[in-house]
Amino acid sequence: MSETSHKQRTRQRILEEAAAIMRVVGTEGIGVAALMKRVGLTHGGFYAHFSSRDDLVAHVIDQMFSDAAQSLQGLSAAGSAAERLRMLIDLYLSDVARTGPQASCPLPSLAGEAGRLPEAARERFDLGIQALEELLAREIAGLGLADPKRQARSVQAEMIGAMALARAIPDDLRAAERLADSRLALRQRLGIAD
Amino acid sequence: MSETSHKQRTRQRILEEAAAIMRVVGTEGIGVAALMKRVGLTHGGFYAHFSSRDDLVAHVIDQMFSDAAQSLQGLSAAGSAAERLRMLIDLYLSDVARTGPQASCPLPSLAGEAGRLPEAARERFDLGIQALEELLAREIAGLGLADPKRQARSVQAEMIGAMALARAIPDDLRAAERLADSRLALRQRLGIAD
DNA sequence: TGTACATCAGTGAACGCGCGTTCACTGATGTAC
DNA sequence: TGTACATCAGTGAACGCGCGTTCACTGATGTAC
Repeated sequence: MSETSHKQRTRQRILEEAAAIMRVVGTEGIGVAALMKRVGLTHGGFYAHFSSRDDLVAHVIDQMFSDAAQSLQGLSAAGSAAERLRMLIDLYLSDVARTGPQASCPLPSLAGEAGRLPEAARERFDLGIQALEELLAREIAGLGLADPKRQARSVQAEMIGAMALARAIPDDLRAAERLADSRLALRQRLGIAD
Repeated sequence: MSETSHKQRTRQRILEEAAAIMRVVGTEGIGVAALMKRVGLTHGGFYAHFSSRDDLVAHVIDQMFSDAAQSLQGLSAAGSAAERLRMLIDLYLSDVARTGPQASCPLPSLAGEAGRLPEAARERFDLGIQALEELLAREIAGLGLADPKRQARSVQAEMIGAMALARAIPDDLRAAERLADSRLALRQRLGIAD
C-alpha cells in the first residue's frame, strides 16, 4: 500500500488535467464528460472525487496557483534581487508561457471572469493575486526602491495585462513583440536593465 | 417615416443591451432568451435581427468599442498632450468604470476570453486593441518621449491589467486602491504627475 | 498456498434542464383606391 | 375621409442537443481464514 492511494492519485490526475485545460479555455470551457474522457475515465466516476463541478473549479484554482508557485520555486535561490526580478519577469512573460500554458500563472486568462466565478473559487483567486503581489513587493523592496508595495501592484498589473493582450492577438509575431516590449519596459522602470 | 426605421432602432436596442451585459458577464454570460427579455421582446424575434448568436457577439464587440471610443470623444479637444493623457488615464481607470461598466472599454473583461471567441469577433477585438494602442502612441508622442509605440503598449498593458485585477478583487476598498495605485504609477512613469 | 468474501473505484444508462434555433402564426402599421 | 389589403416586426410553442448530476451495477483488489 502506497502513501498516496490509487484514488488520491486519480483525483490529482483529474485536477491537473482540468488545470491545464481551464488555463487555456477558461473555467467554463470544458464539461465534466469531456474532462473525464481526457483523463481516460467515464463521467460518472467524477462524483467520487468532487461533490460538484463548482467544487472542482475551486480546487482547480488552487491547483493552478500551486503549479505556478512551483514553477517559480527555483527562482528563490538565485543571486541578487535584481537578478531574481529579471528572471521572474522573463519567465512570467515568456513566449513559452504565452503559447503553452502548462504551468503558467492563471491570472491573465482568468482575471476577466474572476468576478463571475462561484464564491469559493473567487476567494482562492484573490489569495493568488495577493501571493504574487507580495512576492513582487518583497523583491522590489530588495532593490531599495521607494514604495515597493505600490510598485509591485503596478508591475503586476502590467505583467497580467501584457500576457492577456498577447494571448488575444491573433498574429503570432505581434503577440511575441508585445511580450518583449513589456519585458523591456518593466526592466527599465525598475532600473534593472543590465 | 424616420431615417432610421423601427426595425433598425430595435436592432440597436438589442446591441446596446447586449454590450452592457456582456461587458460585465462576458460574451457567454447571457443567453438569447434572457437578452431579449431584457429588451422587452420574446426570443423568437431575435433572428429577424441577427443570423445567429455568434453573429450578435461579433457585432457586440464592435458596439463596445464604438461606445468606448465615443466616451473618449470629448477628450480630443482638451489642452496639452499631458492634460489629455491624465484625463484618459483617470477616465479609463476610474471607479465608475470599475463598478458601472456601461460604456467602459471591453478589453479588461474580455481579453482573457478573446482567444476563444468566434473568428469574426476575434478579429474585431484585435482592431480594438490596435485602435487604443495607436491613440495612446499619438498622445505619448505628443509628450516628446522616446519610443512612443513601445511606451504605449506598456501603458496599455498596465491599464488593462489594473482594471481586470481590480474587478477580480472582492474587497471594494482594495479594488479601488489598486486603480489609484496604477493611475499614480502611470502618471509618474510618463512624467505627467502635476 | 488456496478459497470466500468485502470493499470500493469506476461504468454507463438515464434524468431534468436550459440552451440556440425554427416556424406557423398574429396584429399593428401604412399604402391604395 | 373611409374601407380593403399587403407588409412584416414580433410572438410563443416546439425541436434537438449537450450539460451537470444520479444511481444501480461491475469487476478488480486485497484481506480473512
